[in-house]
Amino acid sequence: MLELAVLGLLKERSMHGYQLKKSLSETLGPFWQVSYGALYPALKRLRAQGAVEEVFPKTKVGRRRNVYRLTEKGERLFTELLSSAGEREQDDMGFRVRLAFFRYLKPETRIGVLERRRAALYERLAELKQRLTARSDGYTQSLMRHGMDSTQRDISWLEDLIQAERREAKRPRRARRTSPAGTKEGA
Amino acid sequence: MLELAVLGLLKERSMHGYQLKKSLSETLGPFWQVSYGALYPALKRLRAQGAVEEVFPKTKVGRRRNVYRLTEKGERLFTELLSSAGEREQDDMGFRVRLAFFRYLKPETRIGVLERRRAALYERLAELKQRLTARSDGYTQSLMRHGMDSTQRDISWLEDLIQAERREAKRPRRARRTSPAGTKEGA
DNA sequence: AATTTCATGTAATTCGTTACATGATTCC
DNA sequence: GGAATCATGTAACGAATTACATGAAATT
Repeated sequence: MLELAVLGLLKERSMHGYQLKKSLSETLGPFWQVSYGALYPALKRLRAQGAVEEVFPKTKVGRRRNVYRLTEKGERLFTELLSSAGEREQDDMGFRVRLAFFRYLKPETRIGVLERRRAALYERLAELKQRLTARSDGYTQSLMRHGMDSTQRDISWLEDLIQAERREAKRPRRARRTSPAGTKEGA
Repeated sequence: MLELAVLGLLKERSMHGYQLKKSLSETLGPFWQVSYGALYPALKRLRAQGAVEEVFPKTKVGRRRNVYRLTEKGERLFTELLSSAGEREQDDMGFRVRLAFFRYLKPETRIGVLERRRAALYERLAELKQRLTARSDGYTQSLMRHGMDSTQRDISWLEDLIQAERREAKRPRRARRTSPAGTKEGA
């Protein structure tokens, strides 16, 4: 998961660890805060795998920094992680992270991911419905009811995303205008 | 967290590990699935702490089972975990687990827990609002918007719970009728 | 008799956190 | 010159997962 996020950010532009942590919390907001104790070892692992490589600055300037760039291999790993991510579709955080880098996926693949996620949420909904009828106290009941509400809303949201994706897929695809992307703030 | 849940279930009735796992998924539904590799060591730890103790059946019958009962010490530990739980109020799962055992808390304490949770969600909301205005692509924007929606709904739900708690606190408290509790299915 | 379900556990591995350690650079 | 912040890393620890290992009782 962390590796996916790191690769995704590096795809946009090369960065060093400290910067990655900032970008990470900017992109994922309150959903996910990473610590350096997780980040630096992850970078190390990725470098060992050959998914990222160090960039050496021509002019040694300012602070010490280890800037990393995504390699070819890293690109492949990224796409693989992004489209499947181990099929753990019940993982809420995992889905959010993947969505944050969705623009890098092929539209057809996107729809697949969204539909699998939707299926997982339907399962959850059924499970919650069961628990609701089971004997339980008022708090647990409220928990399940609220859980059902939330899940239903998540599903509706997904439906919207899927619909948007389908429209996008059908439309003759000139100049893909999904987002302003990362051209701002040059390294 | 696991320990809290185990203690909470054992408070209702003594059980063995296998049974605990079932009760756990019945109580928390799809929110939390525990594995034996987590459960058995947890029971071991709790026994070592003296929070639970083994119950020896008078008549050795049927399968081999290690049935555990909550001790005095376990009761205290449970209440402590339940009311504070490390003040990690951003932990969604943690809050759900605590709510599942809310009936064991004193009403005044309940309100405190709910209000701290609400405060944490307001923080999250503010954070999400920031991320929304920040430069980001359509998917991330959608993620943040949906996150705000969900968080706002969680807050409303909490408000309801708090209101209900306040009403309950005010009312002259005869025969507390919160739930049918655990008298069913005698061991 | 064979299979399923009940039941308990351990070992290897993964993945993360907190706390610590270190030092350079920039800002005041 | 001193404080803040930038920047990188390691070590100890914690908590969970998966896979493995084992075996008894119940079901078919």
